[in-house]
Amino acid sequence: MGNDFKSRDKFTSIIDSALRVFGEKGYYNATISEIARTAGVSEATIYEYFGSKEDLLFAIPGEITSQAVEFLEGMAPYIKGAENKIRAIVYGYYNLYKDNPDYSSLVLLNLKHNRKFMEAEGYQAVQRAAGFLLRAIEEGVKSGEFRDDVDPYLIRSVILGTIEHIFFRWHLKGRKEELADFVDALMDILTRGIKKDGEPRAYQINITLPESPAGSPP
Amino acid sequence: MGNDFKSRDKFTSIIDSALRVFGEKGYYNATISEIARTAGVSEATIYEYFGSKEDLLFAIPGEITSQAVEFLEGMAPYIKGAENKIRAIVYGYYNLYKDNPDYSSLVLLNLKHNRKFMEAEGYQAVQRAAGFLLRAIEEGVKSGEFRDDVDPYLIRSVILGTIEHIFFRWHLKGRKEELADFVDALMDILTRGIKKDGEPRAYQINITLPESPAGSPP
Amino acid sequence: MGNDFKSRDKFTSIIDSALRVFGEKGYYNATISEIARTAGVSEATIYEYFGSKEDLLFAIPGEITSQAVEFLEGMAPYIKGAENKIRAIVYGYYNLYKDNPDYSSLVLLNLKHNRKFMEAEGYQAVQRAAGFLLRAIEEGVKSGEFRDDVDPYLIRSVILGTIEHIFFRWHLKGRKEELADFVDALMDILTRGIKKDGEPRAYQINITLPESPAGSPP
Amino acid sequence: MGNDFKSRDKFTSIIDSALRVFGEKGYYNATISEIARTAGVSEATIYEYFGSKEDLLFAIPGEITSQAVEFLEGMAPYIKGAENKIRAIVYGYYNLYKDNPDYSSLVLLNLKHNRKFMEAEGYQAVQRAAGFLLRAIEEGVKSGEFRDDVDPYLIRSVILGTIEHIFFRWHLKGRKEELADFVDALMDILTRGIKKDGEPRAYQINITLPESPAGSPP
DNA sequence: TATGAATGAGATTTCATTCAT
DNA sequence: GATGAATGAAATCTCATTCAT
Repeated sequence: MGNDFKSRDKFTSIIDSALRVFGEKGYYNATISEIARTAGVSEATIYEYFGSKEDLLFAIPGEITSQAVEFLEGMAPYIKGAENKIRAIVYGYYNLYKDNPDYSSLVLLNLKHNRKFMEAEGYQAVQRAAGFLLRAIEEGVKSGEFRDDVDPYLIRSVILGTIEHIFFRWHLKGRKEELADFVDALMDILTRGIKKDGEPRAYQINITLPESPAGSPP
Repeated sequence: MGNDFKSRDKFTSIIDSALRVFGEKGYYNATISEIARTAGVSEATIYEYFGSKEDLLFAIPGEITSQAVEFLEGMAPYIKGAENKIRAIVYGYYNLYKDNPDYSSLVLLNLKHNRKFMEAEGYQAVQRAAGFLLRAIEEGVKSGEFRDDVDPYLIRSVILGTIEHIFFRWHLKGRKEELADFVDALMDILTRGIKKDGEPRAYQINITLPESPAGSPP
Repeated sequence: MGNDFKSRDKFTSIIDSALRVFGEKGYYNATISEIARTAGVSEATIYEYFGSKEDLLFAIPGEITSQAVEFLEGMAPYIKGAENKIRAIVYGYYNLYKDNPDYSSLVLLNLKHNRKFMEAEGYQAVQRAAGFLLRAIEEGVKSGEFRDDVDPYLIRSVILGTIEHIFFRWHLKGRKEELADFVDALMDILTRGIKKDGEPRAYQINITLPESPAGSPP
Repeated sequence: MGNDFKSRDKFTSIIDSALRVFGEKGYYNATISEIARTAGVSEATIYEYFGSKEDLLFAIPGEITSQAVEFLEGMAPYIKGAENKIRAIVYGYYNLYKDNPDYSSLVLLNLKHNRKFMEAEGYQAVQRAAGFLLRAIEEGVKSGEFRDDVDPYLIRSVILGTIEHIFFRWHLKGRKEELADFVDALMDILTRGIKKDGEPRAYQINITLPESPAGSPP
């Protein structure tokens, strides 16, 4: 059992190091040797835990994304309204990417471009998150919160594309500038863009009526 | 002259082959050997034209993007209104990426993630296109077409992010499905999202007044 | 420990093979591949032990020269007189070069002409030997054993130049002829050339005088 | 004829450039391409004049050394005495090497170590110079100017070795320091070292005679 | 004669991966 | 389970050299 514990330690340590090294140098420029050194184990040990360099890469998101998705899914029932749900999800991505820069670097710069990753296990978690977002949008359309002619897939692309694009540039530019909190601004644009027009928006309309009797329109 | 012609041929042929092979396999999994074979020249010949594998990669976008950007910039003065300009640019990207799938694959899956590319010459063209888009958005804000509180950088991220995300998925999924023309839908959402509310939109407002005398609101 | 032993073995074996192959073919015409074959290891293994082909080259003299220099330096205090010290050093070079023909070939035909070698670690040993010789000469001048107007640097050049020239030709001619022991003859010329003239040179002259009538000369 | 003239020009220009480039970078690190660029001709043209890179290397000394040797040989009959002849030759080397640093760099750092050079034509001139020096020494022995037991080959090695060693170091150290005129000092040492003792030097000879009848040395 | 263009033939070097201990 | 040591398998890149024009 002490062994198990140690093993778990080593497993985690390798994943962590891989995350860091892959995140910094990119998959192809990272070497097993450096990951091993960072993790404080031998190269051979890595192969005890992971079948190949690619396996190691693919094993990373499983852990992290799963947690994030579970959190969101657990919270979902308590959030009312599609807009709020979407906002929560966007914040979920935002925080996940911001708080784990190595992770977002890895996902955005390495994993997403790997066709094989789409067949790997870790991809499931990513998919689940995306599916979750899609359903929230669809719900909004169905409930009448959003316009009927809105294409949920497009909306999802707008959301994910925007998030990824912003983080992407942040990474490419070396994470030097502070990352602005763009979530509310994005949600604002999006909401205006897809919400039903007829909605009881608070338009300020002033009508001045002549003094005579009394008639008050609603 | 015949010679010049041949040289140009070879140059183009190498670029084309590189575009294809890089696009298919990715930069790291592509080999000079395969590019040479595809182009029908020897490996050494490639090094006569390009200093290194990376140089070859970076040389690709210069040609194609430049053309597209020039076209757009030439057309700009004839387009009135920020919205129309943006729409033209988005269509520019859409057509460029759609008509040159190997190119978009290369840019989206390989080049954009390369930090060194940001220092290469070919990056200029990409930058120019992005700058052009940004200015169109800013123009819309200044002219009052868009709301004042709109952040042009965010809008640009929304636009580029969405486009890239959609093409990205298209490539990752093997370009099997026909790519929908999402431009108008995207523009619709975006326009609603950022246009000034006060604009002469045709709101249907019914006001029922009591019959009596005559009252005219100012 | 068994491992250590093996490692040491391999290290030595690579150095030996490199010495032989470099010595025979010269640095540029030697290939890592041949050295690996000679050493009975793979090419990659060589790179486990040495960072580059040049590193391997530079690693060779460190071992051998160091030993020789240490031997000489250890012996120095027991030798009286500058002339004797110099003679010992010359013999040191002579024996080193003669007993390790591959080594002398390497040093004289390859290493000495390499400007980078002057910055490498192995060069220190060579330097130490040369410095040791210089000091012996200077001592001779200071003690009055040699003439005052003698330039120690020139003398050193005469000594090293002569030794190197002779071995040089020996190697270039394919080491076919037996190498004569030129040390005493060289020392003789040199001594006559730089010793103080008035010195009470110890000529051993035996004169046998006939006691009286009949004497038998040898 | 105009053509011949041009050809000669090109030939010379190539040799000159080769001398410079080989001298600076060494044979193996020099490229035909750079020599061609320096000479202002195409690479292919070099192959019109010289069969291979090595041929070009070997063609260089023929020109220069021949001139020097002819000059010396022409002057020889007018110089009286072996010592003076030797001094003239040493000065010949000294000036040749000093005034043509690229040439001496080439000869000392590249050519001398090339076994094949010994079979090339250009080697003849070098040989002739060396033979000339040897004969001068032998003449000194025969004429009684030098001691009988002097080995002319060793003396030649001392002379050439010293000269080469000094120039060698000068080149390796980047020719930064001014090169001292070591010729007279070398000749002084050498002369003292090999001249006949019978000269009016003051030797102190002590002879101890046995006082009594019979003494037998061991 | 002169050369621009092309290439054959390697050489060094890098790593992911394996295996005996 | 852990690892030090070894290597197979390539990949990039370099140049001397050739040849059609």
